[in-house]
Amino acid sequence: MSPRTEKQFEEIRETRKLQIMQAALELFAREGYHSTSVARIARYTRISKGLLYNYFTSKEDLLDSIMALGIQKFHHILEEIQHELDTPEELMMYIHGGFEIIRREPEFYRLLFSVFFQPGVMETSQNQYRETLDHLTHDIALYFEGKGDENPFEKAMLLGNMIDGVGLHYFLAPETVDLDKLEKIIFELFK
Amino acid sequence: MSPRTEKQFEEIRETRKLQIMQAALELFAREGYHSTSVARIARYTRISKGLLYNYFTSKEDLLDSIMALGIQKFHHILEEIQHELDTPEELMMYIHGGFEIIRREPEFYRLLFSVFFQPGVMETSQNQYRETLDHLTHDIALYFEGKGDENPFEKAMLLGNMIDGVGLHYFLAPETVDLDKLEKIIFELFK
Amino acid sequence: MSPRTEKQFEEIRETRKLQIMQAALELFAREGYHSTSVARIARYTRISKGLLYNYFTSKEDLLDSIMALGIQKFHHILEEIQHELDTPEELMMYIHGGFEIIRREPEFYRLLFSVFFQPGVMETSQNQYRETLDHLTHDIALYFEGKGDENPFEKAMLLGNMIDGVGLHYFLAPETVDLDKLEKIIFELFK
Amino acid sequence: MSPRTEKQFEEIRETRKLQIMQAALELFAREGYHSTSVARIARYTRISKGLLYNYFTSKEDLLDSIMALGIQKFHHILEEIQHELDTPEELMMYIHGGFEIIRREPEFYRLLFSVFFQPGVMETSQNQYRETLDHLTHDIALYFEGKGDENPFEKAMLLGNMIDGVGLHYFLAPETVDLDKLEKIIFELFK
DNA sequence: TATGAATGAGGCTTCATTCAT
DNA sequence: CATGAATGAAGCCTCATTCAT
Repeated sequence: MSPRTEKQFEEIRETRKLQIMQAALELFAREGYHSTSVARIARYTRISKGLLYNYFTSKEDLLDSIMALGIQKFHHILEEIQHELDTPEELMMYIHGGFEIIRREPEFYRLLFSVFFQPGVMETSQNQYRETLDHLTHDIALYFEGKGDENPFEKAMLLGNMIDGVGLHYFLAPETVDLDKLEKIIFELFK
Repeated sequence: MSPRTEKQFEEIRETRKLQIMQAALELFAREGYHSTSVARIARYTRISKGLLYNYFTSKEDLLDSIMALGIQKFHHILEEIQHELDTPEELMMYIHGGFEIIRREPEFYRLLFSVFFQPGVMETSQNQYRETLDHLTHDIALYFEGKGDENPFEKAMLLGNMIDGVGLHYFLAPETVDLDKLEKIIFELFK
Repeated sequence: MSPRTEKQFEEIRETRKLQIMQAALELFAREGYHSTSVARIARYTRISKGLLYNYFTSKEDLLDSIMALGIQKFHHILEEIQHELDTPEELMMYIHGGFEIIRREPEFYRLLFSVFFQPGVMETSQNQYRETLDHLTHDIALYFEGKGDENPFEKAMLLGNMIDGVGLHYFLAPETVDLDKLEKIIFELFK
Repeated sequence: MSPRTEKQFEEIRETRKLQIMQAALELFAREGYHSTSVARIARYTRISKGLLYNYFTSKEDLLDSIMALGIQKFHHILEEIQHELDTPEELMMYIHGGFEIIRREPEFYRLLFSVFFQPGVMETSQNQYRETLDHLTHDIALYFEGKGDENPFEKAMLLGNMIDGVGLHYFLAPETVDLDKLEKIIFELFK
């Protein structure tokens, strides 16, 4: 029973933090940010309110942290498929990436939308997200330009918009949306 | 001096009701439903909090009323373009209808999204809206079927999703979105 | 169509006033004083709130008026049976009087109790009622004194208390109380 | 320094809960349920409004808790005198029990009456209390039956009614009521 | 580190009363 | 005489946050 090293403590902290964020994400997505009380999150995580404030300075800080982490994951998914974007096959990978986010992190995605429509909250995260998207749009625009498309930038935007639109409807009524099929059709539409 | 007639009362009520709804729509869209207090709405309308409850039984009733009115307007716009959907030109009219809603009732549209991501609120209006959309999607699917498309229903859904996606980004950053241009490109994509 | 005389107006006013009081008594008794809004009373009487305030200066004034009228009726019933109180038959009349109040004006009686337990309200009426009761008790005490009872005053009080006790339970659960039978038994107990 | 144990928390909770209930009982009895605001209770207990809701889910829950506790005490008093009810001496004990409640828990008793005349409030507690009373009445009826009384049930009811009647007047004007004396006279009347 | 009692500002709602018409 | 729109104070309740232990 040697005393725990600093590093071990740090790890415990990190784990706790993630636990809380995961619980909060679930609740925020399911019940909405404003309708989820800090007490509820603490209870759901089986810790005390006090302890929660040990990890996050405020409810909004908790939200920010969740969003930041979500955007990180978002980046990871994009990086997995990051390489030249010249051939239709590579475009397909991009589209697939977008759908993967919907598939893998539905709660985060839902929260993202919900938060984007609550102005005043979370402007930092919003900007981060938008920046990421802008880069992506730019890359895709280059692809369309290479193909000789007349409006490459608008095409790229529309592709992004469409994926978001699909995500939006997917979260409102998942049972009516066949992601795999839509993914293919979108590719046919834009390739 | 002489007492007000029933009709006068009716007019006062109607005017006030619309005033309140307009103010609330603006605030809800701008700041979010939960972040907008009844006190704020009353102040913004320059009436007392009490009076608001003379017209709406609760804050949620106010939201419902706004949504119901919005959906009505939505119907009106659709009816304006209601006719056979056989030729590409007619499809263009439909797409134009979708964009018109974004253009003419941006606040309502924004509130619609925001409310759709606030679970627990407003399930009635959500269903009303979804029904309207389902009809529309069905009509458009028939068009694609007529054209011999392999996945007419999915195509129709995607068209709807895309317009919503455009709307979504339009409300997040209007200055970066050229609605007219996008409208045309979408038409080219789907015609 | 001669113009109405002052007296006619007075009568109309009086009728209206009684209408309102009757409605309010009913509602107060059924739902409680605090739980009955002025708006409700007005609606129930089919007049406007404004008009109600034309007849009563406040909600409490309305309550006072009701109580005063009730106490008047109370007096009338007592006067009907007012005469010497020497023989058991005459005592029986007194007891009967008490029960008649319960039978004829149940709502008033119920309101009376309810109001007596809301201190701070209606002290005037309370005092009026208590005075009336004191007189009554005194008269009855004389009867018991004449019979040579050792504690005539206490006996008189107890008789009064018992009738109130019966009334109290009668209003809580009328179906379990057989007023006629109890009346007779009480008489046997005290004669 | 060291965190509080579960037991300490439990004690704090229990103490506070009773404090609040005691304060509320006093105020409810003195001023009436509706006329006593939650703010007033909190101020009187020297705690914040918020804390009160840490212990009771609503104002009505607070009332319910008070009534439940009162009825418990009521039971205790009855249990103290619980034994066969055959001889007049034993009847006397019962009557004494009734008076003890008036003497020991005057506020609860007063609140009980006041609440019984506030329709819509507290129907659960009312039923609990009524059940208790019904049992009691039944026991006493058996006594009168044993004595060969013609109307044993009515006699028992009247005895109960009378005690309530005394209680009622006692709370309206305590200084005019000599409980000890009345207790004896009632016994003479019913033995 | 961990607890949950405690606070207080602010939210939604009701309602007696006034007043222009 | 009659109406009901309008007010504003007050009521109940929630909840993010702090703090003693």
